[in-house]
Amino acid sequence: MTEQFRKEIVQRITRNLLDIQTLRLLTAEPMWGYKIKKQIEATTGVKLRHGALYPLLNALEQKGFLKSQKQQQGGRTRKIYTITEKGMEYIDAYNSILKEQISKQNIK
Amino acid sequence: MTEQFRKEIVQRITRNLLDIQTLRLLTAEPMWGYKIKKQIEATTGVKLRHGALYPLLNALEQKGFLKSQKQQQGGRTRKIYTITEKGMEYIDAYNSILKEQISKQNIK
DNA sequence: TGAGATATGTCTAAAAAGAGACATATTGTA
DNA sequence: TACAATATGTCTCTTTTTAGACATATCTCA
Repeated sequence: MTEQFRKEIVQRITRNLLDIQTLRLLTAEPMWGYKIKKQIEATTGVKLRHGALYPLLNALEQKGFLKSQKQQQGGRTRKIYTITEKGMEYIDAYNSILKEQISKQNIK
Repeated sequence: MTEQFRKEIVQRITRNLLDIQTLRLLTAEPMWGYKIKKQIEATTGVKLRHGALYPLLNALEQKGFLKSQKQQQGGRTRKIYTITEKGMEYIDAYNSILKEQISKQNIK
């Protein structure tokens, strides 16, 4: 019965936390959009539209959470994203507030 | 600096998890809409529009996560909501999938 | 050479979510 | 008695999000 909800819930969590997940991934190492997409798809099992991801990356950069630099590899261009100090503060804030909110309710 | 993000993040979490929070509240005891509203506002500190909550309660009932019964108290009518077995399965599924997704990334 | 994967980007139409008003009635308190 | 709080409900306009196409180019492997 729980399995009935599974797909729906995983999709929901992935959507709600896409920016957070992206920032988290980038705390491990700088990465380009396509790799971020593949990584998230691999860990969550949810297909991610690149038409959603690229605009998100732009938005995160505009907010100052990410910075990017273009990398040439032969004729292939990659836009490498690095998380900023502000970006790290955001995920830290998100994590602690989430924990705080959850502990106010009593969840096992 | 973290404080800068606080309001935005709390609001975001409250919105994303409004249905889950509502279901959780109702695992403690049956409750009517207005009380749910006040409880959530008290624990989160975020104002909740009743124009958002009442339609949500209807939707949760239609999905079979809640059932309701009207209670008369003098001239005052309250619609008491009780969580169903299916509703409990949903929050259990949500909780375990969230934990699972979080542990796939490595978060302290 | 052709197909599939890698790589990035935009745009539009449709769907969903949001704010906030309109609407009404009771209860408690100053 | 008047005001604030309790209580429930709908509706519309606006904003945001989403799906999915349009667009282009390279790289790898059969």
